[in-house]
Amino acid sequence: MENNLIIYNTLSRRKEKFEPIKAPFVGMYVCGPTVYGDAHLGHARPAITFDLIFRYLQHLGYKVRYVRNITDVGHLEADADEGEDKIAKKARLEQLEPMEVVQYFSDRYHANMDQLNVKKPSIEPRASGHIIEQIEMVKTILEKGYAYESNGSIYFDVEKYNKTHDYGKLSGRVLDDLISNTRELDGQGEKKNNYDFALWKKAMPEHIMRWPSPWSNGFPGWHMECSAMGCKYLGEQFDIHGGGMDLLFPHHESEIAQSNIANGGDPAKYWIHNNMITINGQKMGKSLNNFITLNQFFNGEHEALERAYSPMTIRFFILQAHYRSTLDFSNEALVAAEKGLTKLLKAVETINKLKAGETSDYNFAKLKEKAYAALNDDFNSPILIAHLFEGVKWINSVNDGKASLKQEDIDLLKQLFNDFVFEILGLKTEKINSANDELSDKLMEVLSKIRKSAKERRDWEAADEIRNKLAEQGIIVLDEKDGVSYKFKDMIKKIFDEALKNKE
RNA sequence: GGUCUCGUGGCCGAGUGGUUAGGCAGAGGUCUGCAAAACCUUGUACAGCGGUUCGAAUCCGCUCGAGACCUCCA
Repeated sequence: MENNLIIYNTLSRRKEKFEPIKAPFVGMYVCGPTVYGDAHLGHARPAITFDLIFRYLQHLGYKVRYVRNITDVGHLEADADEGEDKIAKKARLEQLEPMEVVQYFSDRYHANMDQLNVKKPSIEPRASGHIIEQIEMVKTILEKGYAYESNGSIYFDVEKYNKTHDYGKLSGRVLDDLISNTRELDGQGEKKNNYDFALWKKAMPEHIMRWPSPWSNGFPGWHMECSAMGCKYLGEQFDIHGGGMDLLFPHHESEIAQSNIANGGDPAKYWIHNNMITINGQKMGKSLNNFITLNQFFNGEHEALERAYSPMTIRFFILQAHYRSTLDFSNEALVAAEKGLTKLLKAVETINKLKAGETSDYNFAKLKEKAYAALNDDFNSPILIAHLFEGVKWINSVNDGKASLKQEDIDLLKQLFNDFVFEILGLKTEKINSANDELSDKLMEVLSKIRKSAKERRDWEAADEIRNKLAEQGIIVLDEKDGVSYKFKDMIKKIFDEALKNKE
């Protein structure tokens, strides 16, 4: 399959031509969320980044199998006590079965993804459903002599691995540097070297989530799940492995090590990492406790938020920055994104109203080329959006009668915007007028008519009274060039509240 | 402390040896009974100091500042 797609590969630290292992098939694995809390803005970044990649690869004609896991086991608590599993901890605190916690937050995560118009991955495996595969992989690594048992736990022998392989090739680390820099963790005493990582952990008595294994009752280590599930669904080597930059080390580095021993090679050809979202210049994250959940964005209920922002505003905000740059959150930036998005979507609607002329003042074939070139250069969505705004300018000019386009160019334009705005960027028009509210539409129609005739009589008092009284009810009337429209104040919050109510 | 990244106009954010990024805000205008909205026009920025070059915001060095990873993290 022909393409000019260039991808920045973290592994080589340079942009490389994208050549799938087995075109037209593409396998892509992305590290998904650990479901012990609501998704926050940071979670939206990889979801949207890889959604864009998923959509674009499909648009190019690839048959993509996109695997994004749900982590519901195996992540240890760093601080304090005994290295308790995050989900188990949450379950204990809330007096719930761990799987209840997992189910609850998975559902909420999926609801958020739908709101953000993130396509479902092809497969969404859970770590807890793949304990057997993980145990098998640990066995293989043991058999090959690159892991050792210690007090019921199995650790990966990093030092031995590093003699024949390069532990640090992805993250750019040197093993010698790691020796002096690894912090003391639970179970450190069981390891040969403190940079060795666990493949299987024996469960302490207080652990509720545990499975039998040849070595102990316990649970798989931090990095096993992605290796095991990636291999199961995408094969020993697949095309793209993605995730947040914060997963580079030790998570992805260790995945590479495990796979090299178990399968004799790197798991993925291209490694793609999205950067972080910052708040006041600092990473937004659970550990820093400075995160804002997606639900909070949608209902505006967070002290850092001046008001609510719609899911598409969040999506557009994220797409306006390149995925490898940090992106700083602020109310001002979100308002800017919201307005820009409105302008773009409004222009898309305007295309349908354009009247064809005899000649064309603009060559949209060129714009199309530029749009593809932008995405082909490591999925540069901000550049793509800038080009689209060039198109917006022309759409408006033609609509104002200041420029002319032939019908074929209008058709091309329509196709172009449909492909890039909706299909690839995954944006959609959010209903501003209340969904399912036929009655208010009818009432508004009546009021609009009365107001219109008042205006025709030049009875400004009556016309203004209608407008003002409606404004008191939170309904904003707008006299537009070709008619009247109305919208609700706090519409985003209203839609969100309604959606929640319907779910319950 | 180690490894690495970044520093762009009021804000967000691309780009990168010589050509307009784009969006938002601001200013001016068009439209309009008024208001709002919408649309059009408008900005000449690249932390500081040196160096390389015909030419650097873009390459190199230093200084200052910010951040990430080294521990679960998107």
